[in-house]
Amino acid sequence: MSETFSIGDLSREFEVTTRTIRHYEDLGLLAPTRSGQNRIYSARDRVHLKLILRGRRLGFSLKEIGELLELYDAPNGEASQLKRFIGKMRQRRGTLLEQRRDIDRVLEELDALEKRCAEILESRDENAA
Amino acid sequence: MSETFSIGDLSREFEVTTRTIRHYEDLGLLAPTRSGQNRIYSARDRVHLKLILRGRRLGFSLKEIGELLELYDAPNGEASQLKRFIGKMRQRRGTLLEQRRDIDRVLEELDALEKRCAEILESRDENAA
DNA sequence: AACGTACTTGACGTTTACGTAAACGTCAAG
DNA sequence: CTTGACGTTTACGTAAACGTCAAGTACGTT
Repeated sequence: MSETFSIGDLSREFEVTTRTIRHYEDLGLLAPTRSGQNRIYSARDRVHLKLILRGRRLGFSLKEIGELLELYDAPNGEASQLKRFIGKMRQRRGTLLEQRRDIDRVLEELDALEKRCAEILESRDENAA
Repeated sequence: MSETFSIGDLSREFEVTTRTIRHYEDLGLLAPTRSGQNRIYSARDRVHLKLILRGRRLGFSLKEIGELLELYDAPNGEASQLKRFIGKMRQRRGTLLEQRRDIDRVLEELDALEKRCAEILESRDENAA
């Protein structure tokens, strides 16, 4: 067990530059251990990176992603903190559901557009025939 | 018919600054007519703005949104162009579906996190009782 | 010993997406 | 006739998210 990764490993696996990964560390989103000078990433760090990139694809800012990661690692605090966390998560869920509705709308529009295009192409075929 | 809007109207309706709306015009995403100097937005312009903001919520860059709007307005070009458009739309659909999967994953994780939090709270209640 | 490869830390540059301030035009109400 | 609300252009500022060198370290190989 206890697999570890170099920055180059993660860079290749997730197709991001090492600069990007270090940037995330600068912002406190990653905290690899060190072997001498070199960064050593645990499986947990790797999961964090995966979550960061997923969040990025969803349009979250790195700051927001940081908060999400806090949630992810959190269940340690006091009851009051935990309740606040739960509240935040509910909010997140809300925006995510909105976002999914947005996606569905755009998908519908793309379908409609494609049909319009297809019809135009067909009608031209008729004229050409 | 033929309802029109001022920049302030749209600004209030969609809760963005006028600066933002003008910025979109600078980038060619909106093209209102003028009454003297003043911008006059048609219902179609309003729809465009709505689409722009939706795209933004989904994490698209304004440049990408511009391409999407081209698609939206497009069905005018030649057959070859239309086919290219259809190809682009398929790509879009691909990334959107990916994005939806991302969202579902995050939602699942939020559920799991919330359960973990709830369990912790419960176990503490027991100890407190 | 020299070379290649992977890693390190700065530090300045760039792109995107606006914010913000200045300075001015226009029109209706008081 | 001034005040206020709304609009205009121009232009510099800024935060976020990296890109892009430069210069050095630390290895294993040849």
